[in-house]
Amino acid sequence: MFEVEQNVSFPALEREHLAFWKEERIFERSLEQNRAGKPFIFYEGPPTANGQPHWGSVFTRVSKDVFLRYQTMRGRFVPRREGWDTHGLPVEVEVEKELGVKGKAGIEAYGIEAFSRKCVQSVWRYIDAWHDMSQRIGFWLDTDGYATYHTYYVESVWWALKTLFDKNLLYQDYKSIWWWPQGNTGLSAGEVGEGYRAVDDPSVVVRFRTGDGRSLLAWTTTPWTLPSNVALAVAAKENYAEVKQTDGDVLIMARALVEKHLPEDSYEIVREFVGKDLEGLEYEPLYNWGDPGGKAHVVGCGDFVTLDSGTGIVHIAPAFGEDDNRYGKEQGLGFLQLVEPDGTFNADSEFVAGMNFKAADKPIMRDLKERGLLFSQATYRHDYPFCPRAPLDPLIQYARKSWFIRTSTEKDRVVKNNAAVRWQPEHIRDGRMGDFLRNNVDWALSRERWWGTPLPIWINDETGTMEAVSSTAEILVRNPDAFAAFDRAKAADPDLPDDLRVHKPWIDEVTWTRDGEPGTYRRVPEVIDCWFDAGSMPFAQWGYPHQNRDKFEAAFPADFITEAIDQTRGWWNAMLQISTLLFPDRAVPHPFRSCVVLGFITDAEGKKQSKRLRNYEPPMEALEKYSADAVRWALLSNTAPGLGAKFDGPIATEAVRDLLLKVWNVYSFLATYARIDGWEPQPPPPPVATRPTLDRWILAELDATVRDVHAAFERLESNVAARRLQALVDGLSNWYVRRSRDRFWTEGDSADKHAAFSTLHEVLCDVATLLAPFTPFLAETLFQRLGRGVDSDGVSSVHLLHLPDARDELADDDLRAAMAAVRDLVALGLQVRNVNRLKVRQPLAEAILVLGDPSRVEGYTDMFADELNVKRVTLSDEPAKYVEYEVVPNFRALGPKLGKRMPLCKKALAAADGSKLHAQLESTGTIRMRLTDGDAFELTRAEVEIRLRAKEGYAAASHGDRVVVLDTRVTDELKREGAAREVIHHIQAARKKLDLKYEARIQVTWHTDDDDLAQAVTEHESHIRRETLATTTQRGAPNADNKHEASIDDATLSFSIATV
RNA sequence: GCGCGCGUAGCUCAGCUGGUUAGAGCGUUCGCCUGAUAAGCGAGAGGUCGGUGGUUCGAGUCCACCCGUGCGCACCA
Repeated sequence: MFEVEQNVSFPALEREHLAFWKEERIFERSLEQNRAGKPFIFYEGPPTANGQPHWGSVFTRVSKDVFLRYQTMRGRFVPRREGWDTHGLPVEVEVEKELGVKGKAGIEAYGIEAFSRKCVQSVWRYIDAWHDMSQRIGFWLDTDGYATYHTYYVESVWWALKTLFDKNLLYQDYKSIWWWPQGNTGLSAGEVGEGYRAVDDPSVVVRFRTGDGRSLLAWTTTPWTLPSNVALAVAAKENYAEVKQTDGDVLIMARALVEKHLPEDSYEIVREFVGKDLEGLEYEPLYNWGDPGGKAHVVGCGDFVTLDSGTGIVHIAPAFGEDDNRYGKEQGLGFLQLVEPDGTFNADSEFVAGMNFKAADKPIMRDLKERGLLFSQATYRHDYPFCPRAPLDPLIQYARKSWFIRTSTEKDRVVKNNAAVRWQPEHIRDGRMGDFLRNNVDWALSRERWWGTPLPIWINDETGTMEAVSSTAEILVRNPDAFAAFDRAKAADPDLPDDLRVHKPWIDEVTWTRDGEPGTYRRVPEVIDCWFDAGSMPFAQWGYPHQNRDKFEAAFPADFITEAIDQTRGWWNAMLQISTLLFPDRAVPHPFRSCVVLGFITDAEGKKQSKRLRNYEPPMEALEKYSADAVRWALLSNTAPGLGAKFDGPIATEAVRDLLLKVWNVYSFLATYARIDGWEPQPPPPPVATRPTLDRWILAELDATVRDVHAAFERLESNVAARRLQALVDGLSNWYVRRSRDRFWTEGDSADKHAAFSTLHEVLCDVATLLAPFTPFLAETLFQRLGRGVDSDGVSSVHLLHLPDARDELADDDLRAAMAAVRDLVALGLQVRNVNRLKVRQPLAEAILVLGDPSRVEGYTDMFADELNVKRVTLSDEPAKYVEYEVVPNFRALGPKLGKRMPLCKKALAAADGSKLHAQLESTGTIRMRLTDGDAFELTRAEVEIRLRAKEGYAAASHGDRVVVLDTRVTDELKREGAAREVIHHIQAARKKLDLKYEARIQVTWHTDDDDLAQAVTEHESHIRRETLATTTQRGAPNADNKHEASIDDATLSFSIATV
């Protein structure tokens, strides 16, 4: 107990605690002891484990930890399982890089089974790094978690998909989706959103000749889609014009856009008409590389055509753009797709055959130019999506048969569900999240890839009948030998992971037939968007509903989650969509009730941290350098929900100084004197009511803090709680300990000393407990050394404690207010000394207080006198001598009463003599006055505010209704006393320099040539001895070996110290 | 382009339902204190509360528009 090391190293202490927690299973115990408590359900958003954890991961995990620890210490049972997102593009892309293979052909050549096995391995590669980081920051998490590729998880996801399929919410359609040609797959809106970037694209206006000397002008930024054009669309009700150019050409375009495309005076308008009139007009295709096989090369009307840009005539290629595709279906147009899924032009495409779509822009433009079909060309800068996993690959809109979830028709219910969630900050609910959900389009679910949850739909290859399955068991019912191929492979190679049974390529071997039905059921080739995996986590982590139904029910919905705001379109969206669709009958909100939204961590300049720029310190290094608690405190106390945080070294250093060292110093003070005194806590502590004011004050502050901390957590504002604790620690260190110092070093036993020790001990114990969710390591250090509470197994950890509750017997708001007033007066007094160059060591005869409300500081004048080093404190009985009064309206009280006449009142009060008004108020209790508009007024005490200001000529300072006046006359007697204090100060400094023990006795030999100083020392000899623990003070020649010199005022004192 | 957030001291941020002298920490200058102190304390300097207009007796706070910044959305063919 009460160990104090000379140079405390927080990182070193932290490592000790990590070992202790592990050894004694403190995390597990903290769970076990609350097993009967009310559960607090938390979902861990599964991170993708295929990269090193970064500062964002640290921030998220710390934020989770503080809430979970808090709830645990409130007695809630808070299980927290980790989980890993293991499927999908991120993993595949990583493996592709590793293997050096690219594209569909590359992966197929490498072998799907081998590829899948690589993916499994890759997923676990960084897990150690994540565990190390989590452990080092003190994030407690049950590592016996889930991974999305495990069979039970996949089967759970299958169940979800089958449920949607059976509800007709999962469908296949030929639609335009965002397609990644190099990756051979489509992407969901969420993924696409990640990859937008500003790029320069060609912007061309092309002539479509009608064969009668006229040309329709159409604009596009994707020239490579022009060969696949099958129609042009116009706005039915807008005006169009035929324009004859001076060179004889006749062009058709929207009337309103003519000026934009043609120079003034270079044309004349021949004819005007509405778009509808163009309907049915046929034109010559630019190329004849394929047969659209249907209605084609004709003008139609489309309601999506606007005159915001281009020419008012829109080029339609149903094989690509989403509008184009829908329009093609509506109009019964033909279809021409000259670009293959891999992004290259097909063999029929003459001079661009085999060329990548993007590379074909230029040759096509050149060709059109040569043939006189290129009306104009420019560069167009706009945002365009690229593959988020391969930033050089532009995506294209590409018509493809894909699987969708019908989320758009269920939009209202999802929005309603979301509206019931408690978001912190609140604006996310109707802002970011709400907007995202309201703009929701059907979820493009399928991926034509390999490593993902296989879409569990089998189609009869003759009849086309579809069946969805929800488990391998269901498959085995249909065909007991369904997995024969896998089983043989497993027998041949026992290392084959069992989970590959439900993955490609093995799942594709699964087929069945049905009696009396021709054909074989074969699985569709697609896997699904891995966000669906993540969003299924609330039930799939348990393998629900195939197993663990009870566990699922017990842990649904979550009480609390927290992630960074980028999860709006990611995890939060997926969870809300899936849960709403799957569990329509459950009470909203689900699957989570509250969510704390985090911002991003930036560097010191506020720039986004990026691996490439290396503009941040690696987290693990920072944790070792500053300590995990410092990093945690810096992150937790500086960030409001929803906002980002800047993080750099100095901020962590500040946290060490502001909190860790401050708390540590208080502890070290207590420990030092407890050891000297042999004091030990003896429960129960003395009754609060019997303790001195200062003790009751800090206990009242403690209690107020407890209340505020709980209230802040109630509002999900951990940062507010952190700041409140900071304030308590300040008060403890800068006022309580400072003011109590001598109580700890008086000799012998006294009730006061015992109260001081008990109180400081008690407060530190509670501070340690309250800090435990924020700085678990420091809290543990304090707790252990303060020697409190040992559980039945002899294990003692702050993390097994309950947080203190508010205690009415401690609360004392009057005392808190009084002490605040005293501290304010002290600050004023110090200000007076400061301005008048009177250092605090110099005693002064008197301080005179003039107070608007003297009752408040009654009984505290001794404290004030001591702190200010004055002999006497007087409450002035003739304030008029020292101060002038100013009476100003209390706007809050008078505003509603006076309304428009408020300024008149203000003016009248300012014009009147404040001292007279004050006198009137004192004698009659009201102020009567006349406003400039002639109305008489009566103001009560509560309706005005009285301010005091010291008159000229006094050493005084004022604030509000308080004035402190100091008697600045330093008599010879006072001066000698001050000198004696100087002497004490210098002897103490020497003691410290000599590194003497606090309780060591000394003998002092001193000398000075100055008579006044000598008199001062002699006069105050006994005081000097007492303060410096000197047994003797002797005038004489100081020992030359250990001679100290001090200049006091204009004199010099030399002295030597000998230990006894 | 549309939407959301943010914009308060050199830096990082507080400022509740509008109430009149706008706060804290860091930094800086001066001073002080030290028997917990490689610490701490006080004071000074430093602010058109992004801008303009409006509502109101009163606006950092409410409204409108604008500017800057971050993010989100996305068929700009």
